[in-house]
Formats: sequence, structure tokens, C-alpha cells
Amino acid sequence: MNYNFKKIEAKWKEKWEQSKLFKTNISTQKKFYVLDMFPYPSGAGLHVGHPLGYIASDIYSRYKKLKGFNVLHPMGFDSFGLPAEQYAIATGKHPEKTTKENSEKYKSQLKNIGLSFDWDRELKTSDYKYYKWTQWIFTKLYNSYYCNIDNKAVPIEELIKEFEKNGNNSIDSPCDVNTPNFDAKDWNNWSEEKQQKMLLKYRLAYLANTMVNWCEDLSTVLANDEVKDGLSVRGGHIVTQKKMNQWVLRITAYADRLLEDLNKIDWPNSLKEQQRNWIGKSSGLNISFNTDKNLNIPVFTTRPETIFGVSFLVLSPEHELINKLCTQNQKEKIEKYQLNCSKKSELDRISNINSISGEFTGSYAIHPFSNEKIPIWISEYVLSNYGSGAIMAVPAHDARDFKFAKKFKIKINQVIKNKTIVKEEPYLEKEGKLINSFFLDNLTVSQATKKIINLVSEKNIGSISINYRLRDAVFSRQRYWGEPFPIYYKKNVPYLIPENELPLILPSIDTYLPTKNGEPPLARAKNWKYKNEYKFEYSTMPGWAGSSWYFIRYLDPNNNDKFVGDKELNYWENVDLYVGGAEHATGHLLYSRFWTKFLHDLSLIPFDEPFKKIINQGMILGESSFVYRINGENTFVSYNLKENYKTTQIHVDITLVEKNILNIEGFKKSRPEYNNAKFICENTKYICGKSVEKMSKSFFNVVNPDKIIEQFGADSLRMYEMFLGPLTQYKPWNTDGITGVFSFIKRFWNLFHVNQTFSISEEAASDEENEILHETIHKIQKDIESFSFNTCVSSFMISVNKLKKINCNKRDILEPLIILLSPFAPFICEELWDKLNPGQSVFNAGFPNYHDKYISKSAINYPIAINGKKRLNLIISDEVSKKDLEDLVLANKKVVQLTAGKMIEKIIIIPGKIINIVAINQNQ
RNA sequence: GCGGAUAUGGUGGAACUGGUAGACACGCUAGAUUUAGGAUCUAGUGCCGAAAGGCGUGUGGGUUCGACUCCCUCUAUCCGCACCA
Repeated sequence: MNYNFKKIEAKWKEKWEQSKLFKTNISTQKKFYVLDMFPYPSGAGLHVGHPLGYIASDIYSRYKKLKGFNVLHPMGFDSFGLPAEQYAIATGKHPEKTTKENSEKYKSQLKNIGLSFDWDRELKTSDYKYYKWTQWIFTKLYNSYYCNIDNKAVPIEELIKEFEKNGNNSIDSPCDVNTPNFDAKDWNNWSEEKQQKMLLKYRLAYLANTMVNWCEDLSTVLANDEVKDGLSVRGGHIVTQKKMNQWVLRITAYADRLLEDLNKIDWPNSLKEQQRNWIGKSSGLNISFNTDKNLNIPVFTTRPETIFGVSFLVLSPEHELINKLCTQNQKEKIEKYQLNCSKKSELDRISNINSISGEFTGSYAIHPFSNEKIPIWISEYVLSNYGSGAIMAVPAHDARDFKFAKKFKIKINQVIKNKTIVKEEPYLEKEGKLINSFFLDNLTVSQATKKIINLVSEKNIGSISINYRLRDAVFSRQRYWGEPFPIYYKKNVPYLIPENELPLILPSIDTYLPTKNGEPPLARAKNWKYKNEYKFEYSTMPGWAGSSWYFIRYLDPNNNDKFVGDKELNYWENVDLYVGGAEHATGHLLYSRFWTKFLHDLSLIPFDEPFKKIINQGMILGESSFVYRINGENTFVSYNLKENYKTTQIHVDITLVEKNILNIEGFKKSRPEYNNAKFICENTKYICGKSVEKMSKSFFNVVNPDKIIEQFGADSLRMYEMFLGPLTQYKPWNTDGITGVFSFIKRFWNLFHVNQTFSISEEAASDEENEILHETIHKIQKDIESFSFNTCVSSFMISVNKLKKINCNKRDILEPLIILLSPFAPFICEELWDKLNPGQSVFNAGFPNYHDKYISKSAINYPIAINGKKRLNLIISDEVSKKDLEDLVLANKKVVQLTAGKMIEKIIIIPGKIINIVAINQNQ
């Protein structure tokens, strides 16, 4: 019988689906939770790069199952999002419809690959049965504040009780910067409206004015990557910065815990490092500078010891004191500068390092220790939302301050001794002794830092302060295709929709555009009011809302009474292995940790980290092909002749290229403008150029897995994806190479067949055969556990090649080998297992154990090296003593020949590894 | 600018804690076989050289009996973040 993968794969796909082989339930076994990052179902479907991580996690899941674990391995879709909405705007099709079509397509592609997902647990974020609970979590955030004393989130009722008793005087909790002090009397006298406004300043979900990229012509808000050089990418409309009242989540309250707890999870270091940098904790000192206008300017510095090096202050262009500091003759310039900055997006403002700009306010600060006059400037390199929005500039010891001082010819005071000439370049190290610093002179940096901190607090002009780079997370989107907020407004004050009235269903609207007066699309919904009276919130939640907790919902996806059942939660707990791309480092992975910690604080879940271990898979890159068109002509010149002309490089669809040779007829037909194209060829062939880049529709280099499966089968696709290289690395796809694993699979099949007939021997295995088997078991187990799947495939090839050579078809050997291979190539293994053990599934078998006695060998093929360079091999029994070994080696003819005329200085014997003879020339 | 990774044949890659560099494949060369298929099998294939031998893991140095592996220098490519005071 020939290996007919089409028949085999179709058969088992159906059988597994019918028998619900991959359905999981709570049991008494040990659990293991394997999760893939949530895909967004795009209209283009899967390409060959997408399933890389899914195949890896599938192999690991199946391995864990064979090892006796109860494995949870679910899949679903992050189905809210911008592309579906934009498609809806363009075509009028409801995003729900396209989302459904796209996820069905994804699902069928994933099933073709033979991934062992429990599809009964499938979920979609856009399903109201799911987003009911996303809304519910929002109500919990809204109804909580963060207590710094307990260091956790606490229900807002506790805060109200405290306000009623003592006002907010003894509250230690992050809140709005403009929160006034009040006592119980004030609180109890306030109207409900005023009380609600005060509470909003403390909630973990609160309203705040935040800057957005506003596009007047489109009357909508744009994302950073939709804006370039102050214009919208689509259409080139002017984009300005505008403040907008939006929902914000107080993630900064968790900054320290998010940072600290990185130490207790098994994530790649680079990922942890990215989160650390994103949170960006830095400790320093807040110091107040008085000014000639008698105003206090607080500045934040991490280098307080350089206080005597300050030669100017810089405020951010939005700083609230600028109006008061700005003198009459500087006013015009300052206002012009401020206006200029407001036109730039934050991204533009900070991306241009080399153009230094700023304006002098006309005012001076007074140095708190030397009483010197210090000019006050404004510049866009100081950000209003970090620290206090103002800095003390020390050009001798800070790179940006240095550039600024050079440009505006401000003096540069060196205060730390070093060989660097600070007139030419700044000295940035925190090493050396202080100079020009009065009472700090001759102290080291750390001594001076301590001393200045003490003095500043004694003088009552500043205090130690910890700053985070992390900002609170804006949670509103002016879009249609997202979760509606369970919020309505009464007298402009937000109120929650009661829990028992959730979900608040996303209403239908006629068109998905914002309204003419700039309200989000939901303002178009007809008769959409709470109790027919109160306006709902019109913005929707961002894409990351649904993906911040989906891993919890998988435990109990169909529960209509709770977001997850207790039994399920306590059995499955958090994710043991999470596989996905590193690009989510500071988005999804941080928000999920935040929500997990929050839910844990309210005792809703028993764990406070979502993902115990993460593996980042690398990307599979595509190989793009190019043709070269002579500028101004419809003539294409072959790759090696293109230097003779001025040409433009154009992507050509890789399906029209084989072994770098262009299918000219196909190319002509591909686009009307190529119909009459001419070609300058090399030996009648047109050679294309190529390069490796991201696999993308726009580069015409995508390879569809369905086509690969059609030609070689899913088992070959799975094994080839793993064989390409280490899971975590970036690597190019090359379809030609798949023939290697395809013929391996056929060779494996042929082990079970003699003259095309299924044939298996019941004879006992020989030592040689056992050796092959047990070495393979050992290697496969080790490599799966270290996620080295590429070397697993090599070992399978090696052992099958060896077994083929000795024509082994013994059950004792082949049966365990099927189990070993089944996580990688499930279809063929199930088929062969079924022939050996009719009616049983290989996935209910146990992973075989290896025996050391077959792995250790008594004779060693010793490599013999002379001066570290291997020269020959000698087979020597491991019972030979060291002394005998030396004699044996020195007596060898080849050794004698190679060491002739040299003196043998010593012999190094590393047992079981190598023998090295150190020989030196005698005449030297 | 800062941070992180990576660099090994024509190509993808292997080499466990310093111990045989190039496993396993693709490609290529030669041959066998065949119902001409993107089939199967055999042998060869790092580079230079007729051979002996020499040279080889991005560059230059160092430690070591021995370095792809450890240390220093430089270079290139990719990725991430955006002036974080």
C-alpha cells in the first residue's frame, strides 16, 4: 500500500471530530494548560508563517498528554478590531458577518493542520455571551480604588465609608492630581453629583482629559501609526492634537507589583527586560526652585548630586507656569513655539533628536544653594507627562542638556572630575569626585547624593521621589466594532448599568462612520438610551479589553451565571505554557498581568500572574522575487544585466517564478499593463532577483498552508515547519526543502510495509535495534522539553535511516517509535497505530521510557588529537587503564608518523571524550 | 540615540556544562533503475590543492593542552523603544 496522505488525513480528521478526542474535562489527573496567543481572524486567511507557534504548542500538548497530564489546549478569536470596521465602512457589510466568515475560514485551516484544540471551548470576543463578562470586569474596575496601605484594589464602598467618617485626610491612594482635601462634614453635605465626581478621581476606571490625534476632515481620532508628518496616512488630511475626555485605567497603581513579580515568572529575559523598561521605575529627588517672580518650580532629577552644575531650567511647552513666567518681550516667541509644538504629535516631537529647539521665557530661577540666577527655558525635549514636566539642566553631565547648551550658548559647569573635556563632550558616568560644588567637593557621587538629599529635605525644598515611565492606559476608542461601555450619563455624571442588566448589546447602525459633529459611530444608533432617558457612553473598548482575560474564560467558556466557575478555576488555574510573538511585550502581556492582579485583589481568582512560562516563536519570513523595469519604458531586464540600465525594482508574485526564472507568459497575463511588456533576457531566460522579508500579501510572497497540505499532507507541513530551525529564531521559508521531510515520512511508512503490503514482525528486538530505539527516546524527550523541535526531526530521520538499513519491522521497536513521532505527525501515526492496535488511539498510549543499558557503550571511538587538532580515531574499550591507553596511543603507527622529530610533552586524556597529544618541535 | 538579539558550506541549520566543526536536510555532481514523476536507490559534495598537506565558525586580539562556545575590540544585519531628566 502506498502512503496516501490525503485519504489518511481526511479519515482521521473526521474520526477525531466525531469521537471528540481532544475534548477535555476536569479530572483527578494533574493538569497542564497550554495556550496560543489569540489570533485576529483577518480576511486573507492563514499563511505558512502563522501556524509555527500553533504546531509547536500542539506538539508540546500532545507530549504532555502522553506523559499522563490532563491537557487544556483551547483556541478562539480576538474578533473585535479595526480591519473589520474599515472593511465595513468600505463595503457596508456588518462586521459581525465578515468576522464570522473569516473565523470559520481560519478554523477550517487550523483543523487541516491537525491541531488538537478542544473546539468546544472556542470563544469570540465579539460574542455578547463573552463581552458580557468583559463589561462586568469593567464594572469591577469602576467600582474599585487602589489602597496603598493594603497594596491592593479595594471596593469603592470602603472608600465611601471612610469619606463619611473622616473625609479623605488619611487616605493613601492614587488619585487625580487635582484632588482637594475635604473632611467628613464636607462629604456628607455634598450633592450626589458632587460626591460622584469626587469618587471618579479615585476609581481604577476613571474619566480624564487626554491628548488624541484628531483629524477634523475625517472627524475622527487616529492611532499613532495612522499619522505621518502631521497628516493622516489615508487621504493626507491635517491631524492636530486635541484633548478629549476618555476612560482611563489606573494601571500605574500596579506599577511596582508588575515590576516586582517579573521575578517569579519563567519568561524570556528579553521580554522581561522590555517590560521593565516600559514600566521604567526611576528614583530621584523632587527639588523646588524659586524664581524671580516668586513662583516655585518643582523639578525631578535622578542626579541630585550635580546640583551645582545646573546652568538652566527647562519646562515642557505645556507647563502651566509658563504664562506667569514669560516676560512681555518674549511673549510672542514663546506663544509661537507653543503653537508649533501643539501641531506635532508626541511621536514626531520626540523622534527628531538632532533638531534642537527651545525658547527663553525671560525669567530666572534662583539656585537654592548658591543663589545664582538661572535662566528658564522651554523646549519640546521635556515631556509634560513625565516627572514634574520640568528639569534642572546639567549640560556637563547629560547628553541632551549638553546639546541644548551648545546650541543656545549657555555655560557648561563641570562638577564631577574626569579627563573628559566637558566643553567638547559631556561626561555621563556616575564615577569620580565632586568639584566646583562647595560643601560637596571631594565627595564621591554616592556620598554627595546622600548628602544633598538630606540637605534638601532639611531645608524643606524637596523630597525623595519615585517616578514611572508607565502611564495610565487610555481605554476609550471612538469606534464601532468593540465592546460598549456599561455606562450611561445623568447630568454628565457617569453611572454603571446594574450587573443583572448586562450585557449591554452593541446596537446596529446604518453606517459605521463617526457623526458630522465628531461623535463616535454609536451616536448614530436610533432610540439607544438607558431607560429611554439617559445617554449611553458612545465610545467602545479597545482591542486589548477582550484579550486581557480570555485565558480565564477558556476554563469554563459557556458559563452564563459567572465569568468562570469555581471548580474549573481551581482545577485549571493559570496558563502553564504560553506560546506567541514577542511583539506583545508591552501591550497585551502587560495588560493581562494588570487585570489578573486586579481580579486576584478582589479574590475572584486564586492566582496573580496569568502566564507561568512564555516561549516567543520567531517569524517565518518570505522569499520575495523582483523584476527590474527600465525607467520610463515597459521593458524588463534580467537580474544580471540590470546594471547597464536605470531600473525600478518591482515585486513579482512568487507563484510566477520557479528557481529564479520568470514565467514570462504568466507575468504578461497577470496585469493588463504587462500585456505588451518586453524582456531583455539571459540565454532566453529572465532571471529574477530575490530577497528575504516579512511574509505579506503586499510583497506577493505569501505561501498558503492549504496548498502545501494539498501537495505533501499536514504531517509533512508540521514537521517541515519545525525542521526549518530553532523555534525562537527568524528564518526564511523555502518550499523546495519540504521534499526532505516528505520522503522521510514515506520512508517511515515503508518500515511497516514489505512489497507495499502491511507487515510487522513479532520477533524480539536485537541489542542493536534497541540501541537505536532507546537513544531516540532519550533524545526526543530531552529535546521536546527544551523546545528544540528542529533537532527532534533530525533524530527521527537518523533513526529511521538506521532501521531501514537493517530492515527492521519489529513491533517491539516500531510501536514505541510511533508514539514518539505522534505529536509531530499525528495522522500517519494514528493510521499505523490503528493497524497495530485496531480501535485504539495512539494519543491514549503512554510515552515510552528509555533504558540506560542500551545507551551506554563499552567501546569508545576515541578521537586522537595532536596539539588540539584531530588526526585519527581509535576504537578502545572503556576498561583500558589510563597508562595502557597512553602506550596504546603512542604505539600507533600514524601517531608515530605525525609526531616524528617532535618531543612529546604530555598527553591529555579526557575519559570518554578525547585524547590530546602535546608535541613540540625539538629544535625550538 | 538607547536597549536587545544574531553572524557557522551554494542554502536552512547541528555541535549537551570549553573536548572529533559542518549532524540532519535542501541544492549540486556522477551512476543505477523505472509504468517519465516534483519518483526511488547508490556514491560524492566546507574552501585551496594533482597529492602530501594547508586554511577554515563576521573582523582583530587574548585566556587554554584544546575556543563556534569564555574575555576584550571592531563590523554588519535584524528587531524593539522612542529624548524618561
